[in-house]
Amino acid sequence: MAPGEPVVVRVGSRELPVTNLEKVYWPEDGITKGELIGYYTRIAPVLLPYLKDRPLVLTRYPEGIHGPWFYAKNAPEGRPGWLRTYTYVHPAAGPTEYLLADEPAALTYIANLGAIEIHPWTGRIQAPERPDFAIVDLDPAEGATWEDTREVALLVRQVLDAVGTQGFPKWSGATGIHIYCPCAPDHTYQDTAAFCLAIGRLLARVHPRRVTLERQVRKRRGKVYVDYLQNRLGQTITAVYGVRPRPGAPVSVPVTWEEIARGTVPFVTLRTIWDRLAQVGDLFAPVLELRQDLRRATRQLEGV
DNA sequence: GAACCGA
DNA sequence: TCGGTTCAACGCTTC
DNA sequence: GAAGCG
Ligand SMILES: [Mn+2]
Ligand SMILES: [Mn+2]
Repeated sequence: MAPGEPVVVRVGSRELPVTNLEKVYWPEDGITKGELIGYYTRIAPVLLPYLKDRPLVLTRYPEGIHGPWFYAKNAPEGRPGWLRTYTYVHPAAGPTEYLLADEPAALTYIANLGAIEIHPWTGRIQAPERPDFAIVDLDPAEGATWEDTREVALLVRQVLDAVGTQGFPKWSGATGIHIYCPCAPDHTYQDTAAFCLAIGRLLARVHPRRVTLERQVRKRRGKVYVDYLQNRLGQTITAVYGVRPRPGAPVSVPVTWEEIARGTVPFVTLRTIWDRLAQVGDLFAPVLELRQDLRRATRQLEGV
């Protein structure tokens, strides 16, 4: 194929052009844009349920992981007519027309844009201001290790257990862990943020050397930051089964609490995910089913 | 990566 | 026909 | 009020 020459592919009932399939996006690993497109197209049956009806924010790396990148919120002009979008009017910033993904070809299209990361909203278009889950976002600060992060995740789990709430952890694909706590449909971002803040406050009080809520980066040294502010409209956490623009082409995957406890969280990549899925299946399935009362749990946490 | 705009 | 430009943006916190 | 933060 001549470089830059578009190739028309058929995905399901759609036909769309893809470009620069041989372009190397991960030079350390020899992973090409074509492999990225193949990944997102093939993972669609597993990934799409987690994206359905959720406005998407993309991070695009048209020259690979070491090149310049940018966020993309608005759907590109000139896209295929069958792609669905959703316009949300932000109070301050005005309207944004977001991409939606409801079929495999939509993911093929998105990957062809050079989008490595996909960040879905936690709310759906039917009720954009009602998140379906709280996400406890654990960000290890400089000087904090993976062991520290694991340890704090297990502390979060203890707290969740104490208030009868289930959380489902995933490896971020980089250094952190995201713990998804599904909630009932009447919850607001206020509710989910308050829930994560209550967990963070409790842990920072009991384990001040390990856990911090400090917003200033340089004051977090050696600790794990509980980033409760991710639980707001428009904030972005990389999708489950989404690829990261880092060496190895890691994928953010669900993990078990046991793997976190034993220190056996696997480094899963766009190439190794298929074995992982064959072994453990989709560990995140309950995230879309469970409806928990996080307001009650928050009151319980604040009462401690 | 691709559309848009002005030269 | 080309090259340059654009591609997000908000509420909360601390100073 | 401005800057830092994700
Ligand atoms: Mn994080
Ligand atoms: Mn974060």
